[in-house]
Amino acid sequence: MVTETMARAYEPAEVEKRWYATWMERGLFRAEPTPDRKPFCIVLPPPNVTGALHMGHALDHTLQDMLVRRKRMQGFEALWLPGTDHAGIGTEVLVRRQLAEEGIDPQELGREAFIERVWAWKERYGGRIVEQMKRMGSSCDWDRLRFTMDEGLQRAVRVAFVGLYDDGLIYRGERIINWCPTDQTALSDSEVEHREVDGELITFRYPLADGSGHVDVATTRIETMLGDTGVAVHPGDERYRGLVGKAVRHPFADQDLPIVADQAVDPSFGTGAVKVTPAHDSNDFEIAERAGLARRNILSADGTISDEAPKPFRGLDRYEARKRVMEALRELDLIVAVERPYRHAVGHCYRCGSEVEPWLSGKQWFVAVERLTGPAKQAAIDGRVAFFPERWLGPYTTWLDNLRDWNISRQLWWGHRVPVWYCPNGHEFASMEDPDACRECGSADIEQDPDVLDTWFSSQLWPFSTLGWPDETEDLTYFYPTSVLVTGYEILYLWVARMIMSGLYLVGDVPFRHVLIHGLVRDEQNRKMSKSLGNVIDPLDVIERYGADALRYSLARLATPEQQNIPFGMREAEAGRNFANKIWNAARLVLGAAQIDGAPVLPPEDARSPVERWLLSRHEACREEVDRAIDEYRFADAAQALHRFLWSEYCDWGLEMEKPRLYEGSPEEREAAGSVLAWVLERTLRLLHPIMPFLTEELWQRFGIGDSIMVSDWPEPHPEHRDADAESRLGFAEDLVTAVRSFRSGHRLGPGVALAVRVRADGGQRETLGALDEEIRRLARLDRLDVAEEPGEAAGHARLVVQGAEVLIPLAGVLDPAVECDRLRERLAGIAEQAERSARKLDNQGFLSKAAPAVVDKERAKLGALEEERAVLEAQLAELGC
RNA sequence: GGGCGCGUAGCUCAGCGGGAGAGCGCUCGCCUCACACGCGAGAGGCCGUAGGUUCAAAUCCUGCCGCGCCCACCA
Repeated sequence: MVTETMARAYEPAEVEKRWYATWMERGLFRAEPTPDRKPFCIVLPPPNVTGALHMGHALDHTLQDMLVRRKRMQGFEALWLPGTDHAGIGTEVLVRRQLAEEGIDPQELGREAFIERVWAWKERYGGRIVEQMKRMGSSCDWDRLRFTMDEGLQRAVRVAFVGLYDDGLIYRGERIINWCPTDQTALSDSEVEHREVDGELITFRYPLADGSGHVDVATTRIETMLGDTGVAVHPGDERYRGLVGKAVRHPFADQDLPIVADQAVDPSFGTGAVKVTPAHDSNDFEIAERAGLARRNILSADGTISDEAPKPFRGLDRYEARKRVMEALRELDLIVAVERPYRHAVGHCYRCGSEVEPWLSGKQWFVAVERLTGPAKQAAIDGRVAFFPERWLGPYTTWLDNLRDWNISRQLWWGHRVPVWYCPNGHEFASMEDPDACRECGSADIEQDPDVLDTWFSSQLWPFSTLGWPDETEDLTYFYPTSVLVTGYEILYLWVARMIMSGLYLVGDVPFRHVLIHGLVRDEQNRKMSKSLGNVIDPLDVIERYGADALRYSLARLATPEQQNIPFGMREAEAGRNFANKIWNAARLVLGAAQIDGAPVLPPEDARSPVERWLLSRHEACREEVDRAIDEYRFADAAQALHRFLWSEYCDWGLEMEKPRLYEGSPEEREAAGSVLAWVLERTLRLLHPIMPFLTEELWQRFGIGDSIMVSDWPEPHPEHRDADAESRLGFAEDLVTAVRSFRSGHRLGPGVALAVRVRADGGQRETLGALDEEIRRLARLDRLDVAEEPGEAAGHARLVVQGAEVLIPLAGVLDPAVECDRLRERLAGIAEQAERSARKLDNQGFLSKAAPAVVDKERAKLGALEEERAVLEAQLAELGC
């Protein structure tokens, strides 16, 4: 029999390798449009090609695979479409760093050679994360693996760009953008992280040009005063009424700065006068536009002071300039006040963490968003896209409402190049194909825009570009809109919102029906996992130590919907490993004891023991809960339901109570017990498969039912198995066993000490005890279990009350009366407290008249039971005389 | 400055109107014929705080305190 080969402990490594290879070979991950089946589709949020798998991915994969595997079993044509992202800045920076180590200057290397280097890098390291994702057990259709820079996506990007350009939704403009001096590129607003820092607010003085006085202004970036071209006040501000139209004198430049009036100035802040630095502040830029002030760009791309600034400061690093400007102003006695520390938010690059400069960088490309945000908002309000948890809807719509035009040009080499060409005659045009000549004048002397597009410009097309868009492919028609997008909240705006906008505009429908937003994986102490903290857990380490199923189970178990943090430690994975082993051993028992030959068939109802009926009932309850939980994306509840059922119910009570029938019963009893245990186990394996695919496949194979549990049917409902009678009988048996065990433990009686028990019980209970005599005696370790309608002689016995039944255990010399007295007194104290509370409630007229009758009845019954137990225990206490 | 989430057992979290729960950790006893990656029994909680609604509040409402997050062009 197969079970002879089953090891004492589950060993995941070999099983995982073998089954993943088999699934791939058999093409079980593949999905194709199939008209008579309903589609289910998830696109994988593409990780950075050169990245490595981290716990965040592990969580993503666990949840997505759970959804896909279940839908596949439910008969959907389930497609999980994987891919990777070229991650513009991130990858470019890596390759530049590598070149620097080799002493190569990218400029000398040239653009084309550089890009070749990146592709080489991608070929070399790009596949690694895919191999790592496979270790998770993810059932992606790898034949469809896509890359945001592959040919199809290149075309999708071109079509999207040209379409938006022709519709006037993409334009080129000059305005303040976010500039990262380290990566030397522009960033979109979403790529800037605002962090609170302790800076200083410096108030300094501009003397009036005519010498008649002065104006005080404040700033946190004193070096920007080098680029000031004016001073602004609120038009209604009395204090400055006479000054508008005059000018102040710049202390370091031979220049007068006009004083202008502008609504944007808040007269209640600081002195009410604002220095205007048009090239380094978007607000000031607009004021300058309105007032016709000059722009002076005092910063170079690398963050040093440019030649437009007064001479003494040129070439200085921006932080050095900050100090020097401060010193210079102080020498001139122009510093009025310094507030320090001054806490305020400063933008940082989301890639490298450098402080971002608002900067006038020359012309940049923008997506005009006003025609895109409305439909995207409406789709979410209508529920065409639904967020889980729903509370993300609010932040999403607010974000859309406040969205400004999206800067999509990046001064990088790695990425989708802006498909716009210029000719010497001043013509500009966007083109799907690389053109040979100017579309307007035919000049062959054309040049392509040097910039590349924001990585997120291609990412936003992901749900449809991967399905063949812009072509109306069968895939697109069948799988689009996709079913659910699973991701962390950190890219809700960066990515999710943009997919919705572009999907609606370009394809005409939402990209996905559901957006499932989960928390971020943290360490055990709920800290962010980071290399500098040294608390990073590598999913591959977890897989090697405990197995992929253990990792998946532990993540699923932790993934509660409302949480924004998911604290993970090796302990969690260890618990998963233990669970896997528990199931392995339960299967070892069942497969060894039952005659397994194909799909288990349940015995007729009248051949089922109370334990078997109870097991079927509990199993059905578990199935219901798992279904409901996964449908509502409550992964933790699904995992917990399976754990509770398998461990506490199936193993601890079910298997233990079935052993007498299974091992010592008549052939019919053995057959019935084996069949029920096998039937329930086999179905539970299927319910568990989405969470723990490898273990369940390995065990399920031993039933010899079909090719793979992956493509077996999802367990169908059996509401007729719910059995209140069996549940109440087993509830009584469990309570009785537990009471005796507890008594034994309290008296320090080892398992070897024989106990004989007499129970006075009502009719139903007597029937249960009769039917489960052997089972109860086995679990409670009793040699005798006598059952009677009348208590008989109670003297000399310890008394336990279990659901109204009186349990008598002879004290005869074995037991320490002092211990018994302690036990009784403790219990009586508990009873007294509960009874008092209960009596008080029942004395309350309001309770009796207003509470639901069922609640009142329940309270009465409770009090009655407590009083009965009290009487029994008090009698024993009196008898013992303590 | 706006918005959101969270404060329940030592830790991480479920519960969200009528008997305080789980996993891990801890204590005690067990190598009981699937499993010591195990079995059994326990200890441990004025459910952040003050008020309100209700016959009844961990659960609903309000204030406060404490954490955390997101958004924001107040110099």
